[in-house]
Amino acid sequence: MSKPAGTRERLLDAYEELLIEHGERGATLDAVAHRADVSKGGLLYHFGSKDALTQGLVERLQRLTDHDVETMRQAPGGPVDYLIRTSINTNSPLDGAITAVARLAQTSAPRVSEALAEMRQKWLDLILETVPDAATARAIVLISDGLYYNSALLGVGFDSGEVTQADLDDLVRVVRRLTD
Amino acid sequence: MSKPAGTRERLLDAYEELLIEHGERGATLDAVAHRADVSKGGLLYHFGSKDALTQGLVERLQRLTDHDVETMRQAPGGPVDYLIRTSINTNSPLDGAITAVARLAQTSAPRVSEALAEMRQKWLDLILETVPDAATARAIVLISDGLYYNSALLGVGFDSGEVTQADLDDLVRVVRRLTD
DNA sequence: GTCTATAGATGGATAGAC
DNA sequence: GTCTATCCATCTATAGAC
Repeated sequence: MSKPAGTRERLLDAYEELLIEHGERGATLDAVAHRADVSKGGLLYHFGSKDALTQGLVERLQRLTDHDVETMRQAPGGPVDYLIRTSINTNSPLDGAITAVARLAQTSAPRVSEALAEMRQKWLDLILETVPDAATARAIVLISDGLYYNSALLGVGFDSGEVTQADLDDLVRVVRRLTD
Repeated sequence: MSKPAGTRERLLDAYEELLIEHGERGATLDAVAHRADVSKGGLLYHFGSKDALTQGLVERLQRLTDHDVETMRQAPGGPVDYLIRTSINTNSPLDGAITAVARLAQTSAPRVSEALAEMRQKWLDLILETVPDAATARAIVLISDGLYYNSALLGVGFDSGEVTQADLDDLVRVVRRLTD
């Protein structure tokens, strides 16, 4: 919390960016160290193995998720509105962490998939406070999932272009038909 | 179409399975050849490079998608119902191809992401024939996306268990509120 | 059409100097 | 806390026998 950036955080940033830009395969220790302007030896001083680096990223995701859920709980338009509107990749720290971790969720490490599942569950729990009908709440979170995956994982919006603010307005209106 | 399985198809099956089970990193040429009971040299006779192998899988996905869209068009309960109910990973050939290709969509090759986007677009086009309101149609396809990604990519259903038939029934009811 | 052998590059990780 | 040097495994791809 004291130093300007901290090598540790810079390494996590680099790992995250490389995962997003080039996928799991491109996020090698060499590449991460190079992007963070550290040697491989330097990297391995902070994170003793690639697994440890991944673990560091998962913990970052959990931290950011908890913060996001608090923001969502107090959102002016309510949690549903907030969830839908923030399900587009806006290059926020949380978006970056989600995208990066999602790309790791496919190798094997169950711990990683679990972290994403926990994140989803926290959102669903909060939506259920506003929308008591479970099936409706699930449908809403599924729409959020769909937006997120298309945007963050495939880099694809609605038709093939970007998702505009007007698109989101339309979508929020549709969702409101479910909750009213 | 003549031979019992054909080495080519067996190689694509092996590649697909390894991608699903172990992600991009585990799907090496060695592993694919071994699972298909062929030597690496044998593999590279049929597919001259790893890119060619990936291309083969993408073409399989396109073939299966076209077939699925035809089935969906003639589905008894209508396309919307069919789309939602088949958005769960049922280990069908199409599900396998989607899951495998989705795991490749993150490395870089834009061709791969495009194939997934095209698939989505074909579904959306068909839904639009039944549900003229674009925003509603999009919301429906997003729910399908959400189901699919959670199920196929994360191996996660609703809460953390499987998605049951009753869950799907509930969800179809919610979606019908949008279309009626 | 399928095999073995091998080249050449790159991966994660360790050892030890500074 | 950071670096260089190095080890060993594994990756894609090629060459050439059968």
